[in-house]
Amino acid sequence: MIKRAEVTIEDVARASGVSRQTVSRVINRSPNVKPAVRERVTAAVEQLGYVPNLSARRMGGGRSFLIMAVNDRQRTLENWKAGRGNDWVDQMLFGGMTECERHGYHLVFELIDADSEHSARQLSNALASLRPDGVILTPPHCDNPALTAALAERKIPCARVGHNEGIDYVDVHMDEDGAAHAAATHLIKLGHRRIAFIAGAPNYGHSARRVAGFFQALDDAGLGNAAGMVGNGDFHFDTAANVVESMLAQDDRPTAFIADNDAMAFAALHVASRFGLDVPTDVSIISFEDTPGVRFSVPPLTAIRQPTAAMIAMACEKLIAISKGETATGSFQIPFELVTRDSTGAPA
Amino acid sequence: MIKRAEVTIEDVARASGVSRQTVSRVINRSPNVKPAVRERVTAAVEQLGYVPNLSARRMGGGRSFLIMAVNDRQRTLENWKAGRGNDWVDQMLFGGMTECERHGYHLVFELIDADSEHSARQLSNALASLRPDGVILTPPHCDNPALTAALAERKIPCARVGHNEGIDYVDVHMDEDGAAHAAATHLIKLGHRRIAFIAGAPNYGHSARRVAGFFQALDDAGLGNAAGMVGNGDFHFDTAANVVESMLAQDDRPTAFIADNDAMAFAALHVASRFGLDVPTDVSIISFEDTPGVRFSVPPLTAIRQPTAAMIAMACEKLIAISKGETATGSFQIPFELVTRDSTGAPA
DNA sequence: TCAATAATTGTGAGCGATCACAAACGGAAA
DNA sequence: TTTCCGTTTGTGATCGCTCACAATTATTGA
Repeated sequence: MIKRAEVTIEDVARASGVSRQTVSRVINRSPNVKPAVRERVTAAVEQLGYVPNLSARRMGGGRSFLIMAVNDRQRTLENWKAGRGNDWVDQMLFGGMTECERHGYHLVFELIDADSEHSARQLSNALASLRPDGVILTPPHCDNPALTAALAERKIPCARVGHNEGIDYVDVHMDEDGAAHAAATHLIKLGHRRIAFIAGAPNYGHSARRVAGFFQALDDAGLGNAAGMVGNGDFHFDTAANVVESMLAQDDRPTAFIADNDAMAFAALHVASRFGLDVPTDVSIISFEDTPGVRFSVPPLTAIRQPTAAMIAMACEKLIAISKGETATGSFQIPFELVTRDSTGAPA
Repeated sequence: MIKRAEVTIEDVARASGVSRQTVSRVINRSPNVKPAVRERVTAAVEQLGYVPNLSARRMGGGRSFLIMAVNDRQRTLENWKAGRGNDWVDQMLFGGMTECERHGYHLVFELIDADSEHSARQLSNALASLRPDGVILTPPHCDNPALTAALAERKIPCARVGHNEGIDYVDVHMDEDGAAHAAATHLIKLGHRRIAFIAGAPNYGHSARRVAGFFQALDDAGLGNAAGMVGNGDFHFDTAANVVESMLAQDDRPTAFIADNDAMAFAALHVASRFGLDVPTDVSIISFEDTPGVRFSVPPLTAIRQPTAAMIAMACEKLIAISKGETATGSFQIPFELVTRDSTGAPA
């Protein structure tokens, strides 16, 4: 009976007649290995089916080949529990996993609370146990200095998705201002003169930037701030529905809505129909997110497509580069897209 | 300048005046530690903010605190690339992460090819590098003996979600036959006498079981097999649309469709409207899956709700129990639910 | 040709936990 | 009191890899 233990670096070393360190050099693609030796070792690796043990690698002081993606626990669980799904998470996984896989890395997904009382400790614990080579912080964590401090203390590279300063970090973002500007401009060009912006949660930094871009567009069109109004929908259907309702009840009601995410755009759609208003004849709606569901609504929603997967993939790419010793910090912008569907039109 | 290294078990041992092994006993909740000592150590752990290093734990021969969830690469990537999202993955994450978190475990998500030529090697590689304490196999991998063999060889506990034999494994499933039976019975009771089942892919074992349940229902109602027809939609909108189209073109066309997943149900909805048929007046539709999107279709779809998150959570729970030395193999059934919405009604 | 330098390979130590074992302690039975 | 045995604690050795450094070999230039 063979004691079928896993193949180790030592086995490969023995099989190819070199030392374990040389094998290590080969699998880590270090230079200064004779081509002939490299080939011999590679063949042995192949033949024995050797795969390095990540734990051992990490213990030896090397990389862990793990990228940790951190998401907002409350909001994520909330969506799940309500049976709403989490398209954002799904897209993160898409971008993150495919990129990590290309480099032999693994993606570990973590949820941590947004309130900074606990968040720093939760992150610290996760870092201590997992020792990832890099961490991706998504909104609202990307704007939390307690978290970036915890990462800096341990010298773990950090990518902030949805943040755009990027001096010592990898910051990946889309042009939030520009996207809101584009959405508003699209409506203005259609003839709208009274536009509402349904913002998300105040602790999500990008909401503020979008609001800024929104007003900038009004300004650029010579309409002035009075043409715009802002409500806070907290990213929720119900909260947004209330806001939309009170806005539509006004004498000088808006003829168009820009919602900070799809759930709130659906709320606008829903409330408009309750008011007997047709979309887009009476009310136009633009969403910010573009999850698959918006194509199936009636009418399908015009939306700013958030490049979530691409942003996370970029974050992974840069973090992996850094873990290899390259310099890759900076601020990177991923283009957004305005997808025109049937929920926008000229006001009646 | 302090060399801020991570807190190790040795630090805790020193701080509480015991040996590292005793600290290890405390953090692993082993019995035979004097209450006073246990308390002292716990206090030191708390005070120093000690968190065990998973890599070291794994190296020492202990657990890795990692559960690996394996999904079908082709299908998953396909959905992502098409911008369709992956609600199944999202639900897996929901059930898996929340359960793992409760026990201090982490969930690592992996994609492997379904064709068994490569699948076994891909799985072996992932096992060798990650050394998870347990692996969750989802359809179609749950039915692939090459994979279970690879796991057995390494003595890694395995949970098969969507499989129902469970002798040496943890098998978690929903009552597939029963669900299809319930769906068909619902339609029969409404008065349908000609019902079509749009099956998924042949390498997904549950499809076959559903077809069986479907015919059983026809039989139980005394209708005979001729009342039913089966088409293969490969889980895809387009493929299913073709099948539905050819079925609706028949003289003796079905008045109701049961689709093996939501995408195919949407296809049925779509094709019916192209034929000028009203849902549910002319054609009834039942979906199998119940992703959030089905509530927003017009009309909202009646569906069998697949308890994905609950199944994965159960799989995690059992695997974690096994990794603690408990016996937890067996076959576990999670109840399904028939959610009645507006896509089913009496035939005209 | 031979030293000087560069390229390549090998050796010991150590990462932080666990395991297997041994030692010290304690209470009950003789 | 002494012996025995169960409970509690501590001590190496070890897991598989990478680090820092030393040793060897090949290449170059004078």
